[in-house]
Amino acid sequence: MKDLHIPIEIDSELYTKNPDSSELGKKIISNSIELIYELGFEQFTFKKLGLKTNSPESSIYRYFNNKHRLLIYLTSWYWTWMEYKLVFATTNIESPSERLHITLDLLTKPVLIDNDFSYVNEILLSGIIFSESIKTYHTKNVDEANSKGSYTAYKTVVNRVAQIILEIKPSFPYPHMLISTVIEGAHHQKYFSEHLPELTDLAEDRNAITNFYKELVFNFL
Amino acid sequence: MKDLHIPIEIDSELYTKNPDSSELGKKIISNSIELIYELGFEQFTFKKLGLKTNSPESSIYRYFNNKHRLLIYLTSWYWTWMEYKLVFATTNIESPSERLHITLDLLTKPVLIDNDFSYVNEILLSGIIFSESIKTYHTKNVDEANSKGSYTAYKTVVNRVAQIILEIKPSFPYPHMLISTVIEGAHHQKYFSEHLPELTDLAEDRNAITNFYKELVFNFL
DNA sequence: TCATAAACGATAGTATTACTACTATATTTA
DNA sequence: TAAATATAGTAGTAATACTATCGTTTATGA
Repeated sequence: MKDLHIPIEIDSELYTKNPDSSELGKKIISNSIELIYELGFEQFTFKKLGLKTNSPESSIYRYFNNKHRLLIYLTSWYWTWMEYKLVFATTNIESPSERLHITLDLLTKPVLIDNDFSYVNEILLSGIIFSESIKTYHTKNVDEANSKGSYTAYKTVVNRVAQIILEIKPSFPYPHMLISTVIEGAHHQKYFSEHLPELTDLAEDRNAITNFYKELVFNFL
Repeated sequence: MKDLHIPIEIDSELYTKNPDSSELGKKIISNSIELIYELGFEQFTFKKLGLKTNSPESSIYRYFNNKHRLLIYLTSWYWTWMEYKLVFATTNIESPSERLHITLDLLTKPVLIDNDFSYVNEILLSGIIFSESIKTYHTKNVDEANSKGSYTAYKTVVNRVAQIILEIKPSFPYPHMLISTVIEGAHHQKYFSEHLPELTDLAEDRNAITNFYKELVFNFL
């Protein structure tokens, strides 16, 4: 995986102009990741992004109609990339339960290593996903965004993991609920640990969140 | 509970002027609940609220500095009220496991009956909590809001339920994580069921979410 | 009952945000 | 070398999120 260059392709419905097709487009992506990470999504504006990239605001609008679309693009990129990681990390492993362990590690821990195979900083992007990705679907126009495929990459990942769960326990009635609960829960708990620790039980243990969700899942199966 | 009039008191840090102290204040609360329910929090503005209440925007600013503060007020009201409900519903019940069952019912199901003891429509408010309450803490100024006690009522509820869990299994290391996962998870799954059903496993069963989280919890304990 | 404060209405104004439109120029590429 | 394509640059608009000021009514308590 480390030395593999994987081209991440994003559905053309999710941008106005493909940012991967030009220099400015790539600068928009890499700078937006830094800026959203730094400011949070609310404070992030195309004007500020324009200043950072030394390009006028209007040029950015040629790639994305608005900042919400850009966030959807980034999350789609992340989940597409995450699916590759999951496939590579679990391929050739016989035991479904071991595959589930590996998967839960990948899904519940923020990324710490940037594989550096593109203009995307995966560490910062992972941070954005953990703290901002709910904002992609918690919006008035979820349904329209959904019909355009905005959440397809995420659903694909959830579905893939649900299949592993069904391998372990074919009669299990809630595979999708369980895995979406774990993913969203891990994001929440990470956020809580930093801002509202009373809602968690985290000692110094770096892996507490992962351990918690692994126990939760395997106890349920 | 039905005929009991409980005065819900909200910490004075959470408003500029107490909406419970005047007619306009009460109108602001009841109208804002209707309007946020109807429009979603993003589309909701003080200008629109002013039109609905037949009061100028500036009068609303006397009660709340901005719409985010108003949302925090509403969620605090909800969790304070929910705590009363939990206490009344579980008092005098010997078995901690039965108390936990009752509690999980209350926490994972949207409110369907408005007890009508105040100017607050609890059905609509519950809807707002399920779909908008994450926005109270997913913001750049969480830490400042937290220091002002914006999330105290929520934490109190989580803590109360955590105590029930510890009665059942005193050695359980994750009581707060488990209960905050359940509350946020139930909100999410409700939202998913309406907008992104591929992330859930809901048949026609009205109680699927509640059943799922009850099984999840009791399997873990 | 009279002074005073509290509550609210009404109007105006500002900075920022989220765009849209249009023109000019530089660079590919066919 | 003409025509696309890509980007820069400028301007302008409507809505949002406030802030400020002033006048009138209503309540209250000394």
